[in-house]
Amino acid sequence: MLSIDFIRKNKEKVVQAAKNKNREIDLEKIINLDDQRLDLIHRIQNLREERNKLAKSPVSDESKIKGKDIKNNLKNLENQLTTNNQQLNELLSYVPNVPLPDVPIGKDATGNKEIKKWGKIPKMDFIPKSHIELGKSLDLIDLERGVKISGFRGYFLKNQLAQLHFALLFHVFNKLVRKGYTPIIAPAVIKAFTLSGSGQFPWGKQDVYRLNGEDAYLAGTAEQPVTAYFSGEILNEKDLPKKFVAFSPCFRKEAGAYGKDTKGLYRLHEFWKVEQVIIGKNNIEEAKKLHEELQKNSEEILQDLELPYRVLLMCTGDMGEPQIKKYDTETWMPSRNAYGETMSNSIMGDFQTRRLNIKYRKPDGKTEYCFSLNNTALASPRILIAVLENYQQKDGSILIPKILQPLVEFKQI
RNA sequence: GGAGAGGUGGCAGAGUGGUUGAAUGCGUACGCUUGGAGAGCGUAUAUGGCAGAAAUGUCAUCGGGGGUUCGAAUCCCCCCCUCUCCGCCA
Repeated sequence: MLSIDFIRKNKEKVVQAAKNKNREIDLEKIINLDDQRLDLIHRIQNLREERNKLAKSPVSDESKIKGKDIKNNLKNLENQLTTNNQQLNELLSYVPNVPLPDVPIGKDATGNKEIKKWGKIPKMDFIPKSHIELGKSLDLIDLERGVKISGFRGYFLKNQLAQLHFALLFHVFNKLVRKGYTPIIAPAVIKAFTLSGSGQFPWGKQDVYRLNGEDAYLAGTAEQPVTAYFSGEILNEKDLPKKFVAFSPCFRKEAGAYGKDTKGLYRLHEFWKVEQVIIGKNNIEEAKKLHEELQKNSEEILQDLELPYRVLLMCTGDMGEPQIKKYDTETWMPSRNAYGETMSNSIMGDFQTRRLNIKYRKPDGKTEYCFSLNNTALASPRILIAVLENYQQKDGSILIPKILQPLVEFKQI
């Protein structure tokens, strides 16, 4: 959410940003509604002032009649204001955040800029198998029974791969704890306000599982519960930034992606993620530094695993509504003969914290909305695609990344 | 799931219709005091909106929503949450 104040002062920027993000907003309607809102507020405030004065003065028949009159007028105006606010907030909730100047403008994924490549793509003197084939031949992945039990995109991880999955998550979780991030296990059953707060709603409603018609939804990422962790609170500046390494299961309907990535472990309804979340000061320079720190952490994780990757600076058309800058990190996946997204690193500015009402107090006593950032540390099973396929050997076996060998207690599958 | 108790400022805790945006205590900040610290004394200390350059003024908020009333933290209705006991249970 952008503040109406910011929108009024930066009309062109806001309109242009929405356009660059392929979104439509009706700015004129928003301004009109806000004008009406201010007018209503003034009239209501004056009436209430009158009422309060009347209530403090001696009671008489005359004052009672006048009081009744004020009450009726107020009720009418207050109803108008409620309606007005609802309409305005609805429209405001659809206004996307404004990207930073260094973000490339582009319509879609083709506008993204590759800014870094790391690692050597393994040369194989045999025809590499996909993780699906490897999973089947080594009895590591059971997609058939997964679908039988869970439905479309269902899966079982088995045997050594199940262990590897845990080892990866554990390694990454501990790595970030060592870097000073606060470890946190987040709830996956969350309320709607956390989803509106993170910016998942109103845009991505179709991608979220709702439980039984209740105010209970399955989180698509720990970003949602963890960013909302401090909602409604005022933090102390000296305690910022708050850095979390969060673990949670993640659930996504993947509606609208029916034809995409239907095979294997790439796009799933249910997976697990270690996520980095930062709540920091309202300062763009500091946020950029933290953004780079998050990026470095994720790259280190891939370097630990010796997996080749590249980093993209996402263009306006391929970034989410709340984001002002985003890097995607893609890991090499031989079966795709391409890099596949494994991490996504974003600055949101105060877009989420305004929706969630997360502030901090500065030394001068004033309060300000925090900034929020997040980046994937590790998402599994997707990362397993890269591990299995890049580490496969001619004889059909799979080596285990050195750093994980002590955890799984074997060196090869 | 059943029964009971309760939700007031950073915390504790008064307050059952108007002088209460809220006593008192603790905490916190600043000042005085001190060789220094503590104690003591004094002052300040919720959030948000609107108007204003500011000082300031004003409005709203005592879990949330609705109602009664000229006037609601206080009365009525609905909802939510917390705690205790019982039941069930990984």
